[in-house]
Amino acid sequence: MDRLLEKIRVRGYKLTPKRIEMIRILYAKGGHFTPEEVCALLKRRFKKIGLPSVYRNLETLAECGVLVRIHQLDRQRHYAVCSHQGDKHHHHIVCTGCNKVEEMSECKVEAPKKVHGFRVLEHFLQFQGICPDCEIKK
Amino acid sequence: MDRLLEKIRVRGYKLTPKRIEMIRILYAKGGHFTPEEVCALLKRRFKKIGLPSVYRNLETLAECGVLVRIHQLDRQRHYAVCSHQGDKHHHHIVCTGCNKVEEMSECKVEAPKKVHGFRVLEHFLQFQGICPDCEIKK
DNA sequence: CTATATGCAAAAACTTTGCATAAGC
DNA sequence: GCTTATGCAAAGTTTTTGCATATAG
Repeated sequence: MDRLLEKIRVRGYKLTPKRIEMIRILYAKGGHFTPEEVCALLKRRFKKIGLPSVYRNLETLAECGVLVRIHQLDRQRHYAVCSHQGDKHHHHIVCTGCNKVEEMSECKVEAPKKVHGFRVLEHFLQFQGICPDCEIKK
Repeated sequence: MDRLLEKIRVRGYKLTPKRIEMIRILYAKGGHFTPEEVCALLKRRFKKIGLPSVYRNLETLAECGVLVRIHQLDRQRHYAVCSHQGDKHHHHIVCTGCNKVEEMSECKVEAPKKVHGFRVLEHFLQFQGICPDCEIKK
């Protein structure tokens, strides 16, 4: 958690109570959330909190590498905490039952240098699955 | 191309001129396009064509497996033709220069059965790169 | 002929912007 | 004290819905 806060400070962004709480909540819940959901969760602790701040902060924190955007098929944004050590390139697995997000230790994609003549620069990979807790509940 | 149209017929959807033209255009252009862009392209050939139809058809065609959604960082939807033989699981590479999309022959992700205790069900992978044409232009 | 598709208008959903005030460093 | 962050109101974008009419099979 402190490591995450450090990432923000390093970039010259301020450690405001709301930013800290956002991280704390997402970290504690362990899942991915839409701006709307994050805002609702924050309203429990702060009387005054608006969607614009939430949007801005989610974006800022993602830029700092504290959050990641999770791709879902709906039309909303989803963010989860990304607490991976040392900023190593890695991917995430998302539980289709409870939306829990776990970080995978390392990237095992054999990214070819060339595909169909394309020079490959990056890739995005995301896994979906059922987490142990949801497995039991079924 | 005929194979693509067959996929639509099989599911009981109608082969309307606009659907056919949408596929033809995306196929000919070879890239990914937003609903707005598709609509603009269709307007050249059809006087009356509205965004709602385009949205509906893009979704229908994606459901038929004729189009795929391409993930981009902006907030719009992007679709490309997916003409892969036999519906085999595969991934795409997108040119960051011209948005060209190519299908990769087969999926080489070693999808583990279990990750962090999660039972892995699916994965989504997308590559970004520079296509041969854009490589030359630079 | 019947079920699906379409155009258009309108609404809904989601996201961003502007600006005055507040607060972290 | 200076710069970044926030609240609120308002606007901007993107996407969906409803319904009457048109059209593919």
